[in-house]
Amino acid sequence: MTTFSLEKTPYFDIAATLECGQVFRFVPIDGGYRVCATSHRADVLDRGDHYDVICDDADFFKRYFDFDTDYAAIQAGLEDGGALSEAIAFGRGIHILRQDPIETIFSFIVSQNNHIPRIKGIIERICEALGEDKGGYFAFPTLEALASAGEDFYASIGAGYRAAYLDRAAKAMLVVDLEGWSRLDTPTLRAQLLAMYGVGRKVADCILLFGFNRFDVFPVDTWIKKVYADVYPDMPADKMSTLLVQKYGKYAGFVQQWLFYFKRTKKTMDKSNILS
DNA sequence: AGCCAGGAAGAAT
DNA sequence: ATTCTTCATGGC
Repeated sequence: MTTFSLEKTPYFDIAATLECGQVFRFVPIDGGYRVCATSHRADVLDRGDHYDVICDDADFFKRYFDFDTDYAAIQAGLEDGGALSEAIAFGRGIHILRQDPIETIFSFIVSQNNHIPRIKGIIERICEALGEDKGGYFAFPTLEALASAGEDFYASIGAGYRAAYLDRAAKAMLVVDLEGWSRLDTPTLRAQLLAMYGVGRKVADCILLFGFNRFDVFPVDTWIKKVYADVYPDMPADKMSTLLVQKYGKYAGFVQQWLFYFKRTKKTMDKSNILS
């Protein structure tokens, strides 16, 4: 076990970073959050002026939390004085995590047409059944374990109709050269992802954004459709995505994340905040 | 109780 | 090339 600290500024907030929908293997703990990623685990504790990260691999988590991106500069360049500025202000502390590609592929296949609480449960059960017991938590399973589990296993842990998608994706990824994939340009890499059974445009774009850190993407899901319902009425999701990438270019992925987090979180706040 | 969820595949048009 | 239907499951 080692401990390192993360700077606490308006441009990094652990709650916003974890709760914004990009990642599923985390739980709130007293004074912070417990996060699992691949075979590693970290406790991120709020110390007032900074965060302490207590973990098994400091180098892994220093990279994971992405302190190499200048979020302040990106946000400043995107301010529109309107709805986007409001969403940026709300999610100012979000960092786009540098997640493992395989874990991201599986997580977002699970995510399709599914609620976030249930997505978390399905991923957790996959780790418990197939992942290495690290003593207190389970690692995300190896590709070999995922590929030999079988479709019936994924159905048995409640994946529903996505069971076949997960089984076939695992077997397909066994023969993929991930290093080679990471060197492809975004449209070519998207085409590779779309060739997988169960991966459509939206899931592919989430994998590109969260697993390969490509920001020239704009995943369009049900919440983003609601955001743009009045601006682009009845527009198909794929077309909307392409349009928004053209609009926001290499920062499209950040914009998408701020808008998604704002729209999805504000709704729950409105429901619970009865007094106002 | 029913609606809906970070959609995608396959069929119909 | 576009729209329609179907697909399991459970949180709320």
